[in-house]
Amino acid sequence: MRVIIADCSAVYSGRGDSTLARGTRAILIKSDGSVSIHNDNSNKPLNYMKTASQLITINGDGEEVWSFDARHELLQITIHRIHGSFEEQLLDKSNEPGLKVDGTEAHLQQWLFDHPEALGPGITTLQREFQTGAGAVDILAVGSDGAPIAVEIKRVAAAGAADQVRRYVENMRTLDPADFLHAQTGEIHQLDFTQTTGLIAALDLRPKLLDLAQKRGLPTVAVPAYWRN
Amino acid sequence: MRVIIADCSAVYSGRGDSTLARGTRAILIKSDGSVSIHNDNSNKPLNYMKTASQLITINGDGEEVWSFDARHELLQITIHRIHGSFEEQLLDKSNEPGLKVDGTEAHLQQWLFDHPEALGPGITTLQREFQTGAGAVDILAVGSDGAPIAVEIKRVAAAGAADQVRRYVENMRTLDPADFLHAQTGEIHQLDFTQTTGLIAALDLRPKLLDLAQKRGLPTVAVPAYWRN
DNA sequence: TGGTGCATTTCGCCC
DNA sequence: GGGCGAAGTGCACCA
Repeated sequence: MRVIIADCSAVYSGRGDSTLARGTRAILIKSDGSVSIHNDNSNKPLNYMKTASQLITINGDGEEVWSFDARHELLQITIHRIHGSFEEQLLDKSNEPGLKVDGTEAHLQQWLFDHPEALGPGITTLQREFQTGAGAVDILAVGSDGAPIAVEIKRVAAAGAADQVRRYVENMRTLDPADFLHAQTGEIHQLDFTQTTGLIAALDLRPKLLDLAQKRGLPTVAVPAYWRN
Repeated sequence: MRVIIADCSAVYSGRGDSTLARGTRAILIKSDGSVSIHNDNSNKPLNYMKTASQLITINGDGEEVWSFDARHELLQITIHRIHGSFEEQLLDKSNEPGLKVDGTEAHLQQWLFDHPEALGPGITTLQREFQTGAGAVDILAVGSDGAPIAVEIKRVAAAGAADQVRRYVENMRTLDPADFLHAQTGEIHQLDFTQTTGLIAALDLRPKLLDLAQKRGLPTVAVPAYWRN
């Protein structure tokens, strides 16, 4: 990775357009060809571009212009003055063990699948990522009455989650009845999809979601912060 | 900003949990207290934390442990070996002119408001960010028949956009009739909100959105890439 | 390779 | 300061 501290300005054109006025910043150029311009604030770069080819030219003022070119995108950095520059060998990609993350939605999904009692009394979980024509439902479950439940899981459930589960429920209600073998218990559940209802389980249920859920008669479950035990 | 090239490992605990195995990486510590660990690939850091206080301790192996502590979050970086370190003064926050971005959804919204013909024949735009009880509609318009239209604008319209506009339309249909003064023409539009329909305008209409829109009879408008002229 | 949806999302605007 | 929705979103998974 190369780090250049420079008084620079930048112009980007591609998915959008942006201009960055002159100032001293840190330019990171990684070995995969990605570039980013950082100021001294926050973790997000001001400008950036993924993998790109670099071309250096000289402008009318005798300054270097670094052009990073990728398909349909162009980032041009004008270098007014370089204050410092250094290159260091980092761990190469093939040896990077990567970041292991826990507590994601996928983990929460697995945990709720294994602890159906957390979703409500009498609920049995049948399948994760149940495919409907309108997208995959996080968990397909059945209530004590045997009716299918589309369970939407979120770490943070905003208004859109209520729309999402409604879309799945609407689609599932058009499905033909089906027998469903529960992998663990060996029981066969006869699913009448016309009776499908929805359920939202989340660590954080936002106010607008709760409002919408109430209006639509959509039950919600607040999973406690200490869910993983 | 301080840049440290070090053989390091890291543990994060907070909104989620993560572990980063040992390897040589670049650690960025900015003057606002934000930290990020970069490898030689992509612009996104492996680990990161916003503003935090730093504390240095020594572990059982005699290695430095840098702890970055913020409310409900902790990032601990174990430094196995430092290969390089340097500190450079960057443009301070008060002088940072910031990044000027063009071509955002807000710009597209303004442009469509000013060019209602791009939304369809006979459409008149009345107000931006029209507030409903279910959120703000990007543009309130009326069709040639005088019926209100909730226009949802996206740069990229995915399935959720169809849900969003449906939510707004449902809410608007419960509103009382109202007279609406058009600021430019001075005309008064008598709006019967029970007749509200939806419309999606986007630069990129994703397949699943088009599918949903078709099923729901929701019209879509593909704004050409050269919209700004 | 493109489509879909999550993210330790982050960030900015508005209330 | 919290709520809400966009982002030049990025990214990983899956078809």
